[in-house]
Amino acid sequence: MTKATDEARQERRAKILKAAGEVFFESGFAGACIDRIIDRVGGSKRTIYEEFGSKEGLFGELLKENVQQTLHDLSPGELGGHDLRSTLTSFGRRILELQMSARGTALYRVVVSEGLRFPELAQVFWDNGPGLLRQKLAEALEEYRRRGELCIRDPQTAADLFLGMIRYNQHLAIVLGLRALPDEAERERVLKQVVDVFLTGIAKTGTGTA
Amino acid sequence: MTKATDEARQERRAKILKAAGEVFFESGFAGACIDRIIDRVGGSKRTIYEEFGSKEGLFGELLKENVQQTLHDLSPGELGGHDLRSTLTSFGRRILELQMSARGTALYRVVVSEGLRFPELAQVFWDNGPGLLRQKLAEALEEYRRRGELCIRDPQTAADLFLGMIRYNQHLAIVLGLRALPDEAERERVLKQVVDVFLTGIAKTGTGTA
DNA sequence: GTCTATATTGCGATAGAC
DNA sequence: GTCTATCGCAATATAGAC
Repeated sequence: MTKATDEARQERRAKILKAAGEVFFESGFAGACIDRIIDRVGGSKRTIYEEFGSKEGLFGELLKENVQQTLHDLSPGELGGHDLRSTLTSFGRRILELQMSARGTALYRVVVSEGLRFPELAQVFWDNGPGLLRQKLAEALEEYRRRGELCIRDPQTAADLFLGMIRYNQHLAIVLGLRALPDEAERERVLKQVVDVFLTGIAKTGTGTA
Repeated sequence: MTKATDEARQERRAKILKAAGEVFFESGFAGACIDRIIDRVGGSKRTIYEEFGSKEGLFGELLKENVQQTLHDLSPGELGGHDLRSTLTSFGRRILELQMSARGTALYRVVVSEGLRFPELAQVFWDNGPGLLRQKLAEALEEYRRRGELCIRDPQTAADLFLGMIRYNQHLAIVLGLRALPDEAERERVLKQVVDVFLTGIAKTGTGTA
């Protein structure tokens, strides 16, 4: 395959995946249909089957790309470079931004919807997303504990509680379409509350806290 | 309509809804099919259309009944009858039990999946479920605050954080089918942690806490 | 039973890269 | 000119609402 044609093919592929994203994320796997994707992107259905093999194949590729792309943004990075408060704050901020974005909520909906039917995708999503964050945060907390900057019993559960608070109860209302996404001011307000509660309730730092 | 026929009709209706629940909860709205419901319950498709009008109608009735029935179990009851710790504990316990049950997670999946397509159902679910709990808990916290047993800034956000921790991060793993439901011991362990964190981190009770 | 929607395939035509 | 990806369109088959 030559360079130019390969480039065109990648472009075509990207366009198809973009349109597929709109349709699948809006209607779910069973509710989506190839024709509606073709309506948006133009061209021939045949191309989709050449490239992706089947509806399932297309859906799978779509989710993999989306998970990787979306979650790349919140790779845990260098957790633990600074003091605990600022680490938790910047970590929590990135999670909130992504989780409370249109893309994040759409991805959440579709993964929850189809997770049981596509177990490998659920696993990929978890391993690169919530599961990874959970693990990295627990490790970071463990590190702070080792350094004596944090008195804590169970870093893993502490991480779970932090992540639970970050998601807080409004996430569901947003996912259900019952309220709008929070603006930056609201996110920052919640973020501060969560960090405060974590620092006074879970962590008992050696220095004066909260 | 005579009493006997009406009774039989209700019975038939209940059987249909039960079978519909199994199919819809397993496959989602678009993925479910009326024939598979008939396979389970027997009889004629005609009956379903007489009683529920359409696939959407059946789905709507199913969700309404399920939400009401499921969430009736965790009506907030008399929040605030006792001291704050025991109130939070029994409240949290009921939420955990339901949320981490097979029925609770199945309902969660399907409501998240179809919430955007059926906004009234999402609203019914929210108003009788998470939204109601959120409101009742906030009111209860406000009451404790008025009585001087609790020093707190914003009861609503405090309630959100409590509910967020209760759901904690493992709820998603369960919903995705990546881990089993927690047994009673694990639920109690998490419950205690959550209440502890809430009491030391959010609430600063007048009496000795935690 | 009827009728529509939809996944999937077949195949000749076309346009552009080499 | 040849090759190849894509296209356009038709055809098949199955499922599923009603």
